[in-house]
Amino acid sequence: MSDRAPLSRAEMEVARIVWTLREATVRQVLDNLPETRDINYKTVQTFLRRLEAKGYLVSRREGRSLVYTADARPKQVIRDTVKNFLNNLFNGEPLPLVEHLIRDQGLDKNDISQLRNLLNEMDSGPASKST
Amino acid sequence: MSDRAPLSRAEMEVARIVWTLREATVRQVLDNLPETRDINYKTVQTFLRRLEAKGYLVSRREGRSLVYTADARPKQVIRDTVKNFLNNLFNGEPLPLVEHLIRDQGLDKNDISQLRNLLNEMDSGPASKST
DNA sequence: GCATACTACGTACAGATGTCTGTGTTTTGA
DNA sequence: TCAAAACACAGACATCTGTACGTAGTATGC
Repeated sequence: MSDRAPLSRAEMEVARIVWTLREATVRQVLDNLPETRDINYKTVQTFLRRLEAKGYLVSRREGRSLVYTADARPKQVIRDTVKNFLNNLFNGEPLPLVEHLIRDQGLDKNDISQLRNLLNEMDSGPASKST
Repeated sequence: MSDRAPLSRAEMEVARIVWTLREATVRQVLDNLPETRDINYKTVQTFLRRLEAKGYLVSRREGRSLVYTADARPKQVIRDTVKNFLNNLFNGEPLPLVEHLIRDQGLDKNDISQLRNLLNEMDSGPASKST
């Protein structure tokens, strides 16, 4: 569990775009936001700056632009975020959340069969977990 | 999806205690917080007041105390909260979160077999989803 | 060669959040 | 019977968050 300040909702949105693109300028992030997300260039800039300040991204100069890349490992950030959420809402227990997702959150027949496959895979596979 | 202002982390913590106890005074909430949670009576009071203002709880007078009970349906609140989280982190798709939970978030063998049972149950059961 | 566009960087600012203080009233135990 | 304890109710306040503006430098189109 890292000691970085947690990501806010909007910061997470921006960070995820950078992770997906592997690296991105302010403009590239802006261009990769959903159409429906009406947001200013300056605002994105602020989020990227804050993400760097919090230690999630680093920037390098390229020409007159800044290019941002991940500093913290996305996978780990997601894991921490999920764990946090789990603590807040489900006493830290993953199974009840899984149950909730299956019962109440729109998993369809197809998802369920995929899930079953995953479970089988877990049985045969290594199935070790790191922390 | 309700139009109530969303619950903050600390508000959720308090609301969940009220839900669990079915009804609670400020002091009861305080007493039911984890030992490790060092927090002031007045602070809890503030959260309960805000929860009422946001429409999640109602209070009634009982003697000189206020007793808080749920106003919004806890189940629905949880559902909305999870849905929100899903949007932020997993593009709104529940399956990837389930996968993440299974792979990376400490589901053990026992959980997995329980899960398998649940899946079977879903097949035979009604398995419709409401909104 | 200059107006227009794009960028960085610092700053601003309102609303949400976590935390608690202040004041006044009621209850209670010595 | 009177101080201490428990409450309610209102307000305070620093920090975080979402959003953006202003200034100034660099590039580009015509």
